[in-house]
Amino acid sequence: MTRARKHILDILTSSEVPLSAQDIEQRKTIEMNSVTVYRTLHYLEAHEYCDSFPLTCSEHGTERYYSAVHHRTDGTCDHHHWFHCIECHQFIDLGTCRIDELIAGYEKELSVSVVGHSLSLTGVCARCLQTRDHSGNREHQGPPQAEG
Amino acid sequence: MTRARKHILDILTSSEVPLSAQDIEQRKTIEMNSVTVYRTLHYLEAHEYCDSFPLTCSEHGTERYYSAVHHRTDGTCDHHHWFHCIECHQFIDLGTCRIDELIAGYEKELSVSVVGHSLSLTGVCARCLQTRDHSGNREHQGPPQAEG
DNA sequence: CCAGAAAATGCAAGTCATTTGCATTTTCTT
DNA sequence: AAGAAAATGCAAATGACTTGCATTTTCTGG
Ligand SMILES: [Mn+2]
Ligand SMILES: [Mn+2]
Ligand SMILES: [Zn+2]
Ligand SMILES: [Zn+2]
Repeated sequence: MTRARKHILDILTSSEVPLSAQDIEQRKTIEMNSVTVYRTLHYLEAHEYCDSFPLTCSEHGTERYYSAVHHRTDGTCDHHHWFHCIECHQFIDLGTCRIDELIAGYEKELSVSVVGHSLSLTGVCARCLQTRDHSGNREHQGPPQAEG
Repeated sequence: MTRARKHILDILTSSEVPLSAQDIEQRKTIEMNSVTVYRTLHYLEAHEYCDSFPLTCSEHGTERYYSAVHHRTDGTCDHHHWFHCIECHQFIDLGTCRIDELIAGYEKELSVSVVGHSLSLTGVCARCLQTRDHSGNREHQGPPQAEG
């Protein structure tokens, strides 16, 4: 693990939401070429330190988002899926993957071996829904404030 | 519906697998600029004639794939999800979406409104698994032949 | 600690799916 | 058929991501 790799893994680990290569460039606090960011993300993903999924949204286009992976004591990976709000562009954690059984079913039905999967939801978050109800559609909000 | 739009919708409707913009360019039989292909796909998706999802694979990189949507009598859309073989790069139909309930659960739990979702599986198809077993990894195969 | 090998990084340039601006053509409305 | 609106073609741009290659950092064994 080089300095750059440790640093990016730290950023991913301490983030509560998936980050794009660009998000990481903004958050990094050591000098690093953007090419290195991409290469580092490939490295981290290949070595199961993180996983990723592609997401398209109106504001950011199609980008790949990365999040650190938690290894359980039995060695398996605890990967999460995400909801993305199409109004405020925040991610909401959907928790640990709940489609393992569904996938096992497909494997059996179709005699295939599933190696990876990508699932993401898009829609309107609770906060944006509320804003909609109250005052007729305001503009984008800032990030939600942590509760006092 | 213009000629171009009808034509592309025909291509999508008669295809058994999702197609990328490039796939469509290859299959089209009338003159049409590739920009028009993209614009037409946007149109068709916005009007619910088709839906799409982004997929990354080693051979084709990240591309968006489109498939015609089947409208049920009650007006709802019967959308499918897909498995993509990382060896022969074929799609396999996973049938009608089976995660509606899961999504409804998330909506309730998180008080969000889910507007769209993307799910795709990757792995090795039955045919490629078999090829692996028999002879130690052959190279890519052609498309599967229709059974006799 | 040190030399050499291997791996990682920076920089510049390239790739490639997709988008955009604008002039022209086609389609729609009256 | 005339004018307006929408669709299309062409050329150029965009933007995420990749690649080649020279340089620097890290690793490994002595
Ligand atoms: Mn999952
Ligand atoms: Mn679905
Ligand atoms: Zn929101
Ligand atoms: Zn296969």
